[in-house]
Amino acid sequence: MNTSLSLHKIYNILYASYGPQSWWPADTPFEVMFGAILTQNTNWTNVERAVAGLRSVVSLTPAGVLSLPDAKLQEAIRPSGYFRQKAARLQIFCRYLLDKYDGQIEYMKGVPTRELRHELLDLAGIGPETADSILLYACALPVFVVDAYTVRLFARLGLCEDNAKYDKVQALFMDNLDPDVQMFNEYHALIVRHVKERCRKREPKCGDCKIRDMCAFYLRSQISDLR
DNA sequence: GTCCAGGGCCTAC
DNA sequence: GTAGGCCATGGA
Repeated sequence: MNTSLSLHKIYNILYASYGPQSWWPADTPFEVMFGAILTQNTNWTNVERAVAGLRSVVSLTPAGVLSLPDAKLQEAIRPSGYFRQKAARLQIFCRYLLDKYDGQIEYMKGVPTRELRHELLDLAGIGPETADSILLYACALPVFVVDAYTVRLFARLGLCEDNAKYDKVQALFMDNLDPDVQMFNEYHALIVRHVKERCRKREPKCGDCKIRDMCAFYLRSQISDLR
């Protein structure tokens, strides 16, 4: 089968179905970065509460976050869950931004993407998805973001294993698509939109369930003629 | 009451 | 190298 053609076709179907998603939902690159940490394994609604809580006590900048005592920071982001861990992760990340780049995102973008990604992954609490979300949505670098939704959908489409590793799934996209920041941005957001609305975690047993149809059978039927 | 959410880290085997 | 436990809140 032609993987590249299938990936393009799926993107076109999702885009035609949902339209542009205008991600990341944040006002500034710093807010994107903080949100990327706060959203780890957490419902986005709770992340919004945490961001609002943080904004209510301090400016959403590295210096602002670091100006808060531990307890105040934890309390501000409490609704996002894992608040002790995430407070520490935010502090480590903000300290890195200030020490290494003087808090200037433009300076970060001068570093080769691969090198920058390794730097982020070396920080405690920044794994591949969080790092790539920061690179794509805050730094506008052409890095494809993979998450649990991506694996759920593309495993059901037969394009990856259901227990596929992060780097392997990312390579599926980056080896078969042009490095287009805007398209990578929309593609990931569209996957999240589609899976949230259509793909339950546990697939229904019945073969004619509409949710399952939209999740896998429908998309599969749309691309079958291309394989 | 149970499941789930835009992960990551640590430990045990 | 990988399965399992842990971190925590809030909505469906």
